[in-house]
Amino acid sequence: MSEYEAVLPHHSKVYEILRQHINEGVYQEGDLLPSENELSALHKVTRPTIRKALDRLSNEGFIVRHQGKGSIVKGAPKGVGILAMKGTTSAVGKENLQTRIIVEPEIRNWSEAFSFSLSRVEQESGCIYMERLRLVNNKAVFFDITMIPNINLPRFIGRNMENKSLFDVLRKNYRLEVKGGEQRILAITADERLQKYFGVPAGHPVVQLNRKIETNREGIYLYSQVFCNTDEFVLSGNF
Amino acid sequence: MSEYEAVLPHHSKVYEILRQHINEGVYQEGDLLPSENELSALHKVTRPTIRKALDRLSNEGFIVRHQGKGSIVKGAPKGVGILAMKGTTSAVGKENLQTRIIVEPEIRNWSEAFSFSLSRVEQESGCIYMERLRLVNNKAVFFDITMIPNINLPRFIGRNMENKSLFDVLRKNYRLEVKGGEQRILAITADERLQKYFGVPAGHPVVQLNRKIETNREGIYLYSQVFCNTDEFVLSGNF
DNA sequence: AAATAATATTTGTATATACAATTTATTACA
DNA sequence: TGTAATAAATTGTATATACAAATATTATTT
Repeated sequence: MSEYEAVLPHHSKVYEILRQHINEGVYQEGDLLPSENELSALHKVTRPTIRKALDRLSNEGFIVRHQGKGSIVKGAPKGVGILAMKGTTSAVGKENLQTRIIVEPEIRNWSEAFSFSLSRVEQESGCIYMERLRLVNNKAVFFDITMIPNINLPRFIGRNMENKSLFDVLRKNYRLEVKGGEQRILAITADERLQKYFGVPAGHPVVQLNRKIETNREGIYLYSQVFCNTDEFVLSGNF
Repeated sequence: MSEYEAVLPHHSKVYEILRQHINEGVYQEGDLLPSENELSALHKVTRPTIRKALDRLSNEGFIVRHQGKGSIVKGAPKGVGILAMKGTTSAVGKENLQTRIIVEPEIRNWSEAFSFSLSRVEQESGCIYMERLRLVNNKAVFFDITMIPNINLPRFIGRNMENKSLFDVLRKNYRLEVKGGEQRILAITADERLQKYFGVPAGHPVVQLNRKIETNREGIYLYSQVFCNTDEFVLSGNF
């Protein structure tokens, strides 16, 4: 276990732990979270620190707080945009989602950033490129191409990304958080590569998403292109 | 001035003041807000209280904070959801958008609400059904089917909807406001009807959106199905 | 004049404390 | 037993304080 771990402030650690516990079902929808005093004893921090973690969970919709009562778990939050804030995971649920790496993270020059324009700094620094195939119930549903500017992400190349959410890795290890972004949606027909991955015939319709994703770091954007076979699984999202 | 004024906590008051000042241009985009210490002196509260107000402004995108530097005003935040809160209009801009009514609003029984399930009340009350074609620069880009539960919308049938936003009509005439909702996206190939409307050959890929839209009235949802020809215009939205 | 170092400013994190407001649980009483 | 009063538990608000981390400013040196 010699992985690079960013030093998170206490309130972020507590947030991550509680968030994970909610996602894993340790606390289920409708459950009461331990009280703030219990949590502060448990994690050995003061109540204001706990409250900061709970504030964030509340803002993001994981919990709802009631004065005099407690914090009630609400399960995974509704996304702000469609299948955006949380990656494609939110669209189908974590259970049966498998990730297969087609192209391991590697450093490339940007050929282009899909339909988005790049800043000079981004172009000069090159990008980390990866391709992933997402399977639901062992059926290929998403094909992702992700491009991240090659700026200050130590040991990212070589990190095992299998079955891990890219956003989770970025948030936990590099404190890089998704803040919002822009996405463009269109319908195309499957090219040869997609026909192979999705096992569909020529002419099969596919949803394509080009996404430029803002982060909490000034000028750092993630770019991703997602192809979706919506035969059996539609893309669903709340707004 | 005999309006009812809720007793707001200090941090909310500060938030409201700063938000209003940003909206009114007292602080303009790019400006530095007064420092937290200055603000606490100004409003006669402590820094944690000021920080709570700034936390919220930051979360909502009004400001961006930089350690050691200050809080920079970012102007009003961006909209929520993709082409959702404001209908399809937001995706292309209002300028060149024309609407052609294919089926005038009429009362029908729900055959189905696309992929969404209906409540008993909704099913029993029937729905107002309409079909519209949206043209951008005289080229058909969207084909909408809209279904609204037939509940308390006097004189809606017969109302001229040409070149009017449905959401605007509902908000202004019936105080029915869109609050959020769910949408499902998939790719299909154009059937004969869409081939005719969009002027595309058989097998042409089309984006389909099924949307269930929440309103400010409990239990009242709008249902819409949108088909998009993304040949020349992609669906774009921020999140 | 330019580069460097030291200082000040500003936001970030964390603790400790106090009391208010709301809900829940307990107790007392009829 | 049922109801009302009381107490306890829990979140909300607010202050005061201290230091860390990042940036900006000023002073010093070369």
